[in-house]
Amino acid sequence: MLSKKTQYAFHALTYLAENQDKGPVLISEISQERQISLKFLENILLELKKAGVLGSKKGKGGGYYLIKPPEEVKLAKVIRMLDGPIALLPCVSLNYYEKCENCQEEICGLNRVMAEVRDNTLKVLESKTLADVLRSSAS
Amino acid sequence: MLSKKTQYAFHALTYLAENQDKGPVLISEISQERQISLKFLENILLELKKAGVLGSKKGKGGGYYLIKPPEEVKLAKVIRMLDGPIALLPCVSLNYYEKCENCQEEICGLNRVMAEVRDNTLKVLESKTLADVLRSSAS
DNA sequence: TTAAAAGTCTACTAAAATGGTAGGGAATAT
DNA sequence: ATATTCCCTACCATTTTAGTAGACTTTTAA
Repeated sequence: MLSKKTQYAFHALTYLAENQDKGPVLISEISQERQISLKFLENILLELKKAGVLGSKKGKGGGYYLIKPPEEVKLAKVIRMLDGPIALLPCVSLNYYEKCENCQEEICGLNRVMAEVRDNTLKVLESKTLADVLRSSAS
Repeated sequence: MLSKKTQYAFHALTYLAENQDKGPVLISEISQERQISLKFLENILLELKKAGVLGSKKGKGGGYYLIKPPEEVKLAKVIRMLDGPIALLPCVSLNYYEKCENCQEEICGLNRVMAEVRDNTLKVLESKTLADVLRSSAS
């Protein structure tokens, strides 16, 4: 399951995407509109900034804003930034690979199946972007 | 990511599947062969028994054994038993559904995408079984 | 009928992750 | 200069994870 942190990040990102025209948006505004603890949200937005997804401006008229168009922000990237690996096992993770201690990957059947799961998951998360998740895009 | 518990469960289950002919297998044997803490493994096997996947026999000559052929033990079931939901959001979980507090599902774009992820994941985990994961089945 | 062998059960614990809070500091606009 | 806003470090409570301890029950077989 996605952590609250990641869920909140998506809420914040969609809010920013839906209000791109307004320029920088206050953390406090996002916090109120999307019902997220202010201080927790501060941390999250900062992480997103450091990861290169958001920009910010200090002082009056400041706030956070998307640095790229929503179509270029892949869901997989957001999840990895905040929650880490998407794969179900360390030994099939593309971005956070770790060797299994007690299985040889070449003959490990679980490995093969979990790699298949990973591919099926990424098929969606690497192709869908913030733009696919906006409220206004409801079908 | 799958918890250690679930990973160990798969190790134990495959060991049992590969040694079905031997009758009941000792916890201690599985523990040694697959390098899993004995007491921790006890808990896991007990859960698997309560969930109807394993049978057990006490006393000399006792141990644990598969109650169904490996082909009938779906990977999704094992994961759900020990780790809970497979979906990335509570509001798209088939077996552990919970309503989102701050989103309306009909118009929530994230909801739609995560349901798609879930379906892609389950396509594998509901069709693959223990039999697909055995060492001897390596291609 | 007793002892050994095995699983069963309850309870506990340490460490890590999660979700969140506090408060001051730094940059910026007016 | 000062109010505004994000930035940063540190902390905290709760839950989850991974594992351990030890007594108890059931079964087998001498």
